[in-house]
Amino acid sequence: MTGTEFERVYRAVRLIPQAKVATYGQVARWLGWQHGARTVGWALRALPEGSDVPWHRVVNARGCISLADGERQQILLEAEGVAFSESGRIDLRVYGWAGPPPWWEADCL
DNA sequence: CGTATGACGAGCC
DNA sequence: AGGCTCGCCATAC
Repeated sequence: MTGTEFERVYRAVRLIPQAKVATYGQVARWLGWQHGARTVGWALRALPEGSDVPWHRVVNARGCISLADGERQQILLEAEGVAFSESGRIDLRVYGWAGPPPWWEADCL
C-alpha cells in the first residue's frame, strides 16, 4: 500500500455517517483537490474487499451509482436506510452529507 | 521519467 | 435538452 494519498481518501470516506452519502467531487475537495474526483474513484477501486471503509456511501454528483455493478452498493445503502428513486437515484438534498468540519484532520496541538 | 488509465465533473457543441 | 470532449489528480506500467 503506497497510498499516503489513498489513506487520506479512506480516512475521509470513513467519516461519512450511516445513511448518508457524499460525491466523489466532495471527497476530493475535502482532501484539497478541487478537480480530483477521478482520483477518489481510483482510490476506492483499489480498496480490498474486507475493508472497513464505507465505500458504498460515495456516489457521483448526480446521486447515481457509477460502478458498473452497483447492485451490491445499492443493497448496502438501502440496508442503511438510504432510499433510491425508481431510476436508481439518491436524493442528495436528503441523504447528502455536508462533509466533515474543517478541523477533522487537524491534530490535538 | 513519460504515457496511459480511471467507481468524476463541468463546459461546450 | 442531451451527448461529447476536455480537464484534473494520483497511480500503474
